[in-house]
Amino acid sequence: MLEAAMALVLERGTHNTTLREVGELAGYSRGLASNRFGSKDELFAELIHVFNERWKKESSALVGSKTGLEAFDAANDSIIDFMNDNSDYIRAMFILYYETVGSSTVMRDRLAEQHAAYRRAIARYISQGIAEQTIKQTVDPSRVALQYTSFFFGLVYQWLANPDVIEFESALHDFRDAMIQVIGEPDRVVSRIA
Amino acid sequence: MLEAAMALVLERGTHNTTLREVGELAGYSRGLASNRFGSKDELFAELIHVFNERWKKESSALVGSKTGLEAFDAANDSIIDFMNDNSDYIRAMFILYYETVGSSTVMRDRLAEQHAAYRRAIARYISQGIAEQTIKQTVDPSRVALQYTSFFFGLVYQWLANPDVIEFESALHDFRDAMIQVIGEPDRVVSRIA
DNA sequence: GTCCACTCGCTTGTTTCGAGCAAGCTAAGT
DNA sequence: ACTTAGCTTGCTCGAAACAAGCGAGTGGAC
Repeated sequence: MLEAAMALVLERGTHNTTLREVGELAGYSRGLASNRFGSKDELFAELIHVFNERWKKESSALVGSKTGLEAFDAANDSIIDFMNDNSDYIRAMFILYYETVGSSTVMRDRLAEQHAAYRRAIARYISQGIAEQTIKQTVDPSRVALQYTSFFFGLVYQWLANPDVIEFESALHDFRDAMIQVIGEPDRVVSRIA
Repeated sequence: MLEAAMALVLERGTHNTTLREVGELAGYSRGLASNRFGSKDELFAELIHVFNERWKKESSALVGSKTGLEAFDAANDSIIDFMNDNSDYIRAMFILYYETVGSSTVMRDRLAEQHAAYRRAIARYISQGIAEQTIKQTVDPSRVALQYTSFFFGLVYQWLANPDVIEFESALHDFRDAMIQVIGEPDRVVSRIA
């Protein structure tokens, strides 16, 4: 059922996907999607939820017990891994993310919370990096987190609009390097990475 | 008419705005919006078009005949100015941008072209900066352009979802400074800016 | 073992509402 | 009087949402 919904979102976006199609593509009747999820919004909310769980799982698997800069790099790599293995998943997930940004307050608040959680995670890694002295003492974790998440969301957005032109992996690596150049503690970073 | 459409998009997003409401809010009949624009998609396309024109005008007014780093900074400032004066305008514009990313190929292609144009403009300023030796010779303009536009789009996206938390202006300045720290020619940049 | 009540997953009938089209109205210009 | 532009109204089609109901399977009472 959710698989069918995902396939249709990928093909036509949320707006042009009907609940009837979702049900019938999944091999059921026209009314099932309505009946199961109550409304179109809730179907998509459920989809987003499933994506988030899977994403979190993937990410924490690679980050493990790492902290600071190592954790940050691992999170970055987990994105790239997830992207290579499940490009469609990510694509659908972010189409949902972006297409709901203008919607009702309920939806927007959920989105805002997702964003905030993402920023918090990054800020935590940065704080740890500062404590571990791989990142400069003067750095403001929440600002860096905002920069990183902004870059990431914007990159995905442009990739959604034009997948052929945007080289996701190298762009992410480029940005990571540029960022570390600014916030990294010159002496320590090298020794950590090496 | 377009004013009414904008107001409704701001309030409910594209998805929950009906052509009937647009017409009636503008003081006309339920059918006028349909009649004028042919379809909902074309109404929004027209809105985006108007926004783009206004944006371009604002931007070129501040950039003027500047080039390189100066032009880049001017473009940056024009965004902030435009933002302060027309926050609603920008908001509606980007809701439209983001909500169409999953739509039909036609719409997506237009979006992709917008993004590409934006990247080209930035890359041009960077190239000029390299020629003027305010920016390091080793910098790849198109990569920097992708980083900048990604950051910008992602920042706007998070701001749309949660306007109270995201401090647009300072975030943009922060990022600008961090970027110049990486790509700027250390000696020249200072003399240029001062 | 049989029967009944209950539940769950699904379908089908129906209402409501929006998009889009077509036909027509009205008023202003010529 | 004729035309045209701008607007309205009537109508059709399709989608969402809801309600009612169907049927297979489960559990309990005797």
